[in-house]
Amino acid sequence: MTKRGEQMRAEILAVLREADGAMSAYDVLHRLQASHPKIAPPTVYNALAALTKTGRVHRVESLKAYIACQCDGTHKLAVLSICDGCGTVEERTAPRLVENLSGFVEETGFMPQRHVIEVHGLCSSCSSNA
Amino acid sequence: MTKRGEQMRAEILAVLREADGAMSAYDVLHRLQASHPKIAPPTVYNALAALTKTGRVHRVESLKAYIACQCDGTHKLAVLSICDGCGTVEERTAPRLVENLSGFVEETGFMPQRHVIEVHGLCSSCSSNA
DNA sequence: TAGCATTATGTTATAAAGTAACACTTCACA
DNA sequence: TGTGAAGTGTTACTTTATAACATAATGCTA
Repeated sequence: MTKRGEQMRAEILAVLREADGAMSAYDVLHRLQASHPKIAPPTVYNALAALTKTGRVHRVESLKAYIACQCDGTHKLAVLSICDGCGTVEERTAPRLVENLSGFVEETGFMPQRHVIEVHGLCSSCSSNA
Repeated sequence: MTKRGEQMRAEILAVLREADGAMSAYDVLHRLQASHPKIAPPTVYNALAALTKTGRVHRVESLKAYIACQCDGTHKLAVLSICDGCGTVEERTAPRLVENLSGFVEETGFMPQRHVIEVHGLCSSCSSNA
């Protein structure tokens, strides 16, 4: 956790926050290469891993992409709505839903640790424009 | 939908059914190369895409891997429990849960079309052996 | 505060996952 | 049987991700 590392993480977080939708790790990489020409993939992946671990970034599994956390902290209870029209990703917390899901998988003796809940479809503006 | 194509899909489905856990597309590819030395990635990906479309196979997004459908037909309502210990993936249907999830995202005007619900953790035997 | 162990970070090189673009088959129907 | 639409396979390539090692920062001990 050196200054250098934290700075990189902050920059990546800023890039993700400015983005409209989710960005692939390589989108982030190319964006950063404008200011840091010599940056390499593992630097980005390391930073994304650290940011993900602390909940500041989420990986959108079904898009192989990343977004800045929009809910700040309660990231374990997040539901992602992914618009296949415009690519925006909305994050909302749903404690009750996640509880129900945990209860459901626990019925078979399973011990839940991490939830991936992603819904693909069309956001309100894309579905009304269709 | 020629005989050749259907045969390939059947073979891949059989390979996935024999597997203990999920297999990556390349696991499947290497497995098939034993009997079909000249097979290439797109053949596998094409077949997996067709099998996925008809619900006979699911992609496990958070593992970048594939499993044979264990529930047969009602695949749109599936919840996957993924054991990070032994790698097994259990599929169960949860219509109520998916309904609640749909209702939740619809609150913001979102039109859900595809649900990805994956829970990582430890299966009963791995958590008791821990 | 010098020396060293420990851990985090960065780099090179490469592996794994996925797909575009085009060629080839197959089948339906004239 | 010829023709074209649809599906399938192949070559070549892009995108995504990581192993393995080199380097740098931090903190502990004396």
